[in-house]
Amino acid sequence: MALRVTQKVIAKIAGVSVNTVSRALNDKPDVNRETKNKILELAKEFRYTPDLLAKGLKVGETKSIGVVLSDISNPFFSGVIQGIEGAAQKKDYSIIVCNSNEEYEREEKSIRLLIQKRVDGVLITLVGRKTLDISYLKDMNVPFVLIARRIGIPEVSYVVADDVLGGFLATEHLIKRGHKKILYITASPYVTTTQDRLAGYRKALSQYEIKFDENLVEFTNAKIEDAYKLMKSLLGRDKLGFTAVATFNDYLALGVIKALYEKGLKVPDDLALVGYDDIEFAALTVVPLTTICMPKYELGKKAVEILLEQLLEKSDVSKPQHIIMKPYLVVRESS
Amino acid sequence: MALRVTQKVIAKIAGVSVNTVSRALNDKPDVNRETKNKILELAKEFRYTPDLLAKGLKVGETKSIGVVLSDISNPFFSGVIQGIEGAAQKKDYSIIVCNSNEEYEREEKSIRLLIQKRVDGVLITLVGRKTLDISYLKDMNVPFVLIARRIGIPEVSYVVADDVLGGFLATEHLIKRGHKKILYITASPYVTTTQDRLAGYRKALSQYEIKFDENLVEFTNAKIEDAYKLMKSLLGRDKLGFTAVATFNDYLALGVIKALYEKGLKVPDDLALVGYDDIEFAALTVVPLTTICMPKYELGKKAVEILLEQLLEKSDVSKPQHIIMKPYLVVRESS
DNA sequence: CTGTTAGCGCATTCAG
DNA sequence: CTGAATGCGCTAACAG
Repeated sequence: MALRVTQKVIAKIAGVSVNTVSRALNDKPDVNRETKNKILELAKEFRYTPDLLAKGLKVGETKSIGVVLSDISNPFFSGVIQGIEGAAQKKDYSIIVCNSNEEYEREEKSIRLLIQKRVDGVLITLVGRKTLDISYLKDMNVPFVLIARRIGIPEVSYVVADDVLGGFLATEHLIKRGHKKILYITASPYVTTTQDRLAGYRKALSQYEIKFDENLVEFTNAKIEDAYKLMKSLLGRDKLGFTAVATFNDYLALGVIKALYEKGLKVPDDLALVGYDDIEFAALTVVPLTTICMPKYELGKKAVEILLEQLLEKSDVSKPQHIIMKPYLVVRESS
Repeated sequence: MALRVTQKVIAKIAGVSVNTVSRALNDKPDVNRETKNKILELAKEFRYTPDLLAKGLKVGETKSIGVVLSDISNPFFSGVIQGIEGAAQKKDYSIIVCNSNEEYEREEKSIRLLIQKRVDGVLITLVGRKTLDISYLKDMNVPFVLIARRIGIPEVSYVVADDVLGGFLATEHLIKRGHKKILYITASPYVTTTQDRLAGYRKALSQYEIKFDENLVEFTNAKIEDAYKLMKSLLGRDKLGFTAVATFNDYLALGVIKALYEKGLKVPDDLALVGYDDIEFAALTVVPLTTICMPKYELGKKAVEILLEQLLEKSDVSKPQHIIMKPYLVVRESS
């Protein structure tokens, strides 16, 4: 057990009541200059530090926000976390981080735990599939905002990027480079990011009057290894005849590169490639990656700001905020 | 405010006292089968969920552990976090993550805040320079364990990797490749990781009877850009004549590569290179990186295990644990 | 200006 | 087997 100095201790030494100590410490009015100074001094001497647990119980706020991320190890989310942590710390909030690992069960469990810990609000990148946990958050009246991935429920705040635009930009770039048969490797179909980026892909095709071919769309997990295996098997039976590849994220693009180089194929000469996210390493891979830059840090930062806004407005009828940030194309050497 | 169902509510409906509810819910003895079932049912129906804040205040434990990391954005620490989160979640602990950003002030502030939030224990990768905050943790009797970086204070538990060995392996590898003039680019001299790796470098030199030349050691920040700039200026005035470079981490190695490629120099032909950490991307850079593999995930996991051990042992005289993990060489193409 | 009282939600004595 | 009383540390309403 920690050795904590409480207000009671200070009160006893100062010969005043606990209440007075509390008031002095919290800079409330109606407390004598001298007694206040005395208390402040004692507090410093004994290194008094408030028990935020007790305070939280009393006041009804913990100054903590819960963060449920779908994949901690992905550098995209590292960027998001960084944005969240920075913005939160600036406002004296701390963050409780949970990793759902793209599993709904863990997401739900995390949310329940966070509510039990009485976080003031929650930030989530949804796994998708089910949204029972979101309803639970609403029922419990815990403010929350979605990050990166939207959802079909009204009155829910979110901070996302325009993924249709991103998918469009990536595809259009390849089209302008002269490609017509473009393989699109995407991930879990349960989240809006994949859906929207795919929609952007189709939009670009249609705008440039290229017929959509569903055989050119491949689903896989969002890990390097998965794209690597997929690409390897695809290269085995290359009757599809694609000349370019667009991927759901940079991870997948890296897997593609790996598979290609093993076969002795070069990017962009043998196959043009564009990734998504613009993680820090995209510029430093075997062949620097052309990709779509996502405002990772800003996404996290903005989400915190909106959440805190909702917390401060006492009005329960705060209308939901929908922030949509713009991604942009970063041309490097892979296409 | 959240709409929470408390024991009081359940008690009223069930027509029993709060106490009985508490006992039933916590599976304590001395409570009638029927009343217990009734209470359990009501709890489920009204989705009762315990208030961990109140419980924590009463019981004296929050089931939360604080984590203070020196650089969230670095993939090395992402790996560590992942290990921490996984191990913690498994034991029903949650983690409050703080980023000190290699600044002592933020580290200290974070620790103070964590103590106020009454975390059960703390995990830290020290920034170095000062250790007042560590003393504070000891004074407050809050269990903690250091990760990755040691410290010169006795009775402190830590989980680190053998950095002398790692530095040695990296250097020896280059020596065996025929290099005698090896540039060593390192980082903040305030932490044991840099000190030890440098010691390993010197140890390898001396073992292979190569004279240590302090002009071949360069200090910089541990970011890609810093190594890039440093290398660029070094290449401008290359009277040092080194034929190989070892770096403090993979980030720095990437910066080196970037500078070299801009000058039209090739790795490993013009300059051999070995990094450190084996971050996920080390295998996928312009030239796949030879590096030292650090057990990132295991470091975090083990640290949690030790911390939890200390928490469970009620004995205040738990002796400090010193875990030293073995890094190993991963040979790829950069040397 | 200050002390008393009360209560946040829970678990733990101690009586009955 | 169960209820009443107590207190974790803190703040807020109300008296004085």
